[in-house]
Amino acid sequence: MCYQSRAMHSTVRVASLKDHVGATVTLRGWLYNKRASKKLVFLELRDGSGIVQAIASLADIGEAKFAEADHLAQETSLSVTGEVRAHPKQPGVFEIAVKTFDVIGAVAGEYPITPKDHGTDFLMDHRHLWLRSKRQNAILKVRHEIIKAIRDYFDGHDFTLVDAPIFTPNACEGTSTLFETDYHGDKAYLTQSGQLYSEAAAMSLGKVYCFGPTFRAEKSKTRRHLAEFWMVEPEVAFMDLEGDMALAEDFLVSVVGRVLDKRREELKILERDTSHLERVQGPFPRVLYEDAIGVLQRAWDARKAAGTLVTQPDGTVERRPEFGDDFGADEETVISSAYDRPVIVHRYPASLKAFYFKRDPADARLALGMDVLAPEGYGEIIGGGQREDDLATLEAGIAAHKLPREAFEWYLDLRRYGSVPHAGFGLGVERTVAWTCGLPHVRETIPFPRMLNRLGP
RNA sequence: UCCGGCUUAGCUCAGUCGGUAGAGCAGGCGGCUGUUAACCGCCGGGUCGCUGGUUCAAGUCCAGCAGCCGGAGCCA
Repeated sequence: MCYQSRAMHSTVRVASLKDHVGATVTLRGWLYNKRASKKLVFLELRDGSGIVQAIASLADIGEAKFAEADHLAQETSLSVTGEVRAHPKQPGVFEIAVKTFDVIGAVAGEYPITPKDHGTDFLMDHRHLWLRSKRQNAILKVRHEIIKAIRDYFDGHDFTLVDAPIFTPNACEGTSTLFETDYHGDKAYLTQSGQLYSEAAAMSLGKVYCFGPTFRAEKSKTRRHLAEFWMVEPEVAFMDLEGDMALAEDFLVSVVGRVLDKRREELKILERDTSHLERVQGPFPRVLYEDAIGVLQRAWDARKAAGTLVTQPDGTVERRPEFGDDFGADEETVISSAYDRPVIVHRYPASLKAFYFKRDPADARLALGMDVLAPEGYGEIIGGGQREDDLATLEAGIAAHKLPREAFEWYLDLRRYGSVPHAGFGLGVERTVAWTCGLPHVRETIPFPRMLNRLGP
């Protein structure tokens, strides 16, 4: 599509320059960087699709235009017209020999973000401008590709998208701290999960997913936490835990494969070692929770023998892991680092899981839950399992968790009227983007992160 | 909430033994036909987070507070 007005030349984007070699074209974008000598100015122009070097020569554009080019400030928006030609030194790279240019929007004062280093807090304060950088541009594109791959996967496997509400009348699982809002005089909470609603929808459509923002008010300050994050939650009627794990595996292989297929260039900008991603192929190892505890116990035993157990400031020594313990970030890393691809841990103690998990018929201590742990220490990116489909057991679970029964009556209706076995999971988009891009922190994976100490910009 | 670290120019940082403030980048001016976070020269730029204390003297030592970062817990 062409948005041009007066120019006689076709207006193109940087990414398509290879199709216009020898032609005179017009590009519109922002000045990313500039290098100048007495008779040449090198203007690096970015337009979202890429960055191109435009060479303004004194001999070609005249003294007045040359002086103007020489004084252009970083991030000035420009329309540049010139001839497309091959870069004399870099094969496969194209540049523009400037014939003329016009300033669209000048820069008032100094642009805060220079080509040199900045600290994270400063950059986050200028997140609205930071998004223009090469690196953030690449992350946004990978995020987009992941979201599109997620939708394409489910849409291509007969799932129906069913949006869950953001305002909820109760704390769904009764575990997390939720954001409370005033809802016309009543208390309402921002959703922490669309799962219960997905279960209702699955009883209508069979295979559904919801995809939207979720909110957690916990005062978590780690590289894996956001107050607002996006989650996709498929839910499938007549599916059991084994089917759930198979779905999660096939789905993850598909999503990672798509990024490798479509976003090589962006992963290269991010300096991601893609060999880690190439190994994301089925089957993923499946590890029983109890066996994972065994692995942690052996690691503890080895550290004890080596005398490297951690002593807390209050004098207590690191305890030997045992059945019933949940996994922290360190434990997840120990388990996942034993494998070169995502690992599925399943059949957790029921005491660690929410009320809606189905008990393992073979072992009443266990819940039919599973987590997918990403490699390289990225931790849990998927959590899910088979849901309790028996009315009486679910009622007992709600009572045992001391949850307000009346708030779940609609949910219990799903078990009263033609209950079926069903299962699903939730995938955290930002953790998946962080892992795929090899980022140290989830804060760069979302355009405008909301964290414990950040609500703006 | 708990533990640890950091806070000096617009930005990123250095600042020794306590002795009165430095560099690079950014900005301005100048130089250079092919530069790649270009380079070279010159110029302007400071409430050393805040409050208090020790001292003849505090960016530097001590205490409290604030902000930020990392981790724990909880989770995706």
